[in-house]
Amino acid sequence: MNKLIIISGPTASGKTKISIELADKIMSLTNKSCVIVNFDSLLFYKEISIGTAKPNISERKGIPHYMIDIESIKSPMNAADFIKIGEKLIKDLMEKDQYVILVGGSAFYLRALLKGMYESVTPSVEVKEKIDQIFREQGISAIIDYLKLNDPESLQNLHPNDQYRLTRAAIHFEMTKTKISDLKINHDSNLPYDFSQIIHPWNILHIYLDLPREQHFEIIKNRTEKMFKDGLLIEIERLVASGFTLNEKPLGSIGYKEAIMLKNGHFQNATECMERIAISTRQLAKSQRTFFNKITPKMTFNPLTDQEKIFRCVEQFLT
RNA sequence: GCCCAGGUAGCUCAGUCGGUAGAGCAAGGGACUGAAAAUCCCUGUGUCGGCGGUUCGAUUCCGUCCCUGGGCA
Repeated sequence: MNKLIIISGPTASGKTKISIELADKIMSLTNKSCVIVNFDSLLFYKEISIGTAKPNISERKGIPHYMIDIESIKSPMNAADFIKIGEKLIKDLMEKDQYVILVGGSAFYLRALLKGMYESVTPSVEVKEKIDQIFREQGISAIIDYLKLNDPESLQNLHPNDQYRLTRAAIHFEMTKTKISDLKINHDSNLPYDFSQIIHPWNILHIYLDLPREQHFEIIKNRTEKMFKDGLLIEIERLVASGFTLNEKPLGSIGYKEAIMLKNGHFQNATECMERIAISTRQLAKSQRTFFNKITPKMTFNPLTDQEKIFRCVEQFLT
């Protein structure tokens, strides 16, 4: 078994629903088990559910879901952590002759899993502190000077305001005495957006879900309201009661960030807060589209109207 | 009815001592390897409320009308 089905798409495009229905179909079609592996970067965290639109147990309809609730918001994961766990998991599932549906919207994580990440050591606390200190005391121009000397190619790719990536390039050089730009050039020669060739012996079918903007905006608006009705604010209160500071990185994401601002009096009322969440969600969807647009090959479907087409497409892939 | 304060970009507003205007947000586009629901970049023509007047020239000054707040009767 090396067949892997990917269901991707922007946030609130119906991936969860389609994937669960699809898993069901696949099981009755093939008489083998079928599981779902998540690649949404916020479903990893066990303490946050309502604002991440995580499917609850009854919504999962008995389909096993992996890569959900595997970490605490106290220790955020990154793409490298994700692929380390994900690669092994998928390999094991395939060895057990189970069909895997990879479902999510974090294109960067998906790409990391399928195309690999280049080796850049995790920065040591000392080096990170050293570079951070240079930045704090002398500003970004000192970092730029450092890169001019050591990795001028990185400067060509990066805007002077992109402090995060400039600092990272500097940390990489300080750690390894090699240029991160060399790794990027090398990696780019492997066509990072071309999923017809991946680093694993998997046969993939990439199903991408998207729908017309007006309809999508309506769904986003309704989903945001539902999050409030389902107790987003209560979930946050529970986190406070359990001793979380609300400064945990994953709580800076859409929904939580704004709901915490509402609690702190930054909005007139809940309606204003919900509007802000809906806007941020639409912007997220847009940037997810931008990333997925570059990824090929993929089969694009409208989740509202193409369910039959999706099932037929998968059936063809499996037989 | 009278007196104030306003009417400028989709929204909130700045500004032009008279030479046809600019910020934030929104919107659109893009980038993106250990933060990725994050982070970063690019894109601003709009009868400057309507109509008159003064002026070489008015969104800016004057008159008048309309609209929105607030106050007084």
